[in-house]
Amino acid sequence: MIRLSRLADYGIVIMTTAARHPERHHTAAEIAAESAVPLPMASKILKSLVRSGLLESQRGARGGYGLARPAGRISVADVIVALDGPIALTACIDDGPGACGLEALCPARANWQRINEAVRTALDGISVDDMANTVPVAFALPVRPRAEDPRAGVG
Amino acid sequence: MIRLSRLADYGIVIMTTAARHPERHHTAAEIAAESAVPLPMASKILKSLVRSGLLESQRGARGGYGLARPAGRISVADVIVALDGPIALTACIDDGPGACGLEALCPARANWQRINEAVRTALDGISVDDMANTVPVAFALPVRPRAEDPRAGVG
DNA sequence: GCAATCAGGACCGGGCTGGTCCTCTTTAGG
DNA sequence: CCTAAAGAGGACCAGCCCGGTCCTGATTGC
Repeated sequence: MIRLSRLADYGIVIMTTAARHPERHHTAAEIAAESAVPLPMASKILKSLVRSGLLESQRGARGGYGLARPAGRISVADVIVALDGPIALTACIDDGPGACGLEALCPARANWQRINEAVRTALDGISVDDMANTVPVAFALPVRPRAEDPRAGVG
Repeated sequence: MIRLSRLADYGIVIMTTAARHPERHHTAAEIAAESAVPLPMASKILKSLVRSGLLESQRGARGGYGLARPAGRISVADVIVALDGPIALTACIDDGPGACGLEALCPARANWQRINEAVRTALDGISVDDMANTVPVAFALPVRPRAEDPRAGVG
């Protein structure tokens, strides 16, 4: 189902949680409690997010976590990439040349690049801030179908 | 990495293979050979694709598979849905209400719906025919970033 | 110095995906 | 009719990756 890993899923929830309290210094325990993510898991994720520069941490007593930059400048894609690695639907894209074997004859490959790009763009167009604020109605879909698309509602 | 399942991946390759030979009656063995997908796997996938109406089959001696409708009218999303089930990045979307527990407090949920929609739209805007023909340069990306997006190249 | 936190791994169990195989049905053809 | 060629439909298995836990060490405030 093109499922997002649970890690990334939790990661987004955690980031949105943090985004609602822009003041620094929230301990892992606090964030875990508020986001309803089990503490050890949350802790693990928080550490990853720090390592990839989306969060900043304060060690030692009275330490905690906080956003490294404004929530509006952190995209959903950023979080996913931080926790799950590059956004690539197919192995032949992110594993680089030689991973597939079909490559030479596979006419689909070139197009997969665009599809990946499309998905990436979609996810990059939504910020953590957007997520935190349950944009109600006027939410602008970052994606538009091709106008000349011949298909009716197939799916 | 928002990885597509291998089933769906193979499925697309198989569909594009079939699309290049619109005449009916290609046996599973033929398709497998040409698409470089192991026969048992290909066979399994072909059966699934028939069941979901993307392919038609002829049983018995001299039987085989063929596209159920023109390749231009079968989207990549169709194939993915056929093999992997509904396109839903997060469990809280396709498992329906009650699957998550956070729902009530999770501000992200509403927005996930749109993100899913965005990805779905992107995948629905590309047909198997597009994939088969390695559209070279003028390929119209079915996705556009929001014009008012404040972010620079974060990812 | 002590206690509270974060950092960074090691480690493990279960579920799911990918893959194989077997048997049954259908159909063409001699 | 009988046989062979093909698809239909499942059962079944194994390896791997994900999700999850825990432990030990490094920092820092009090």
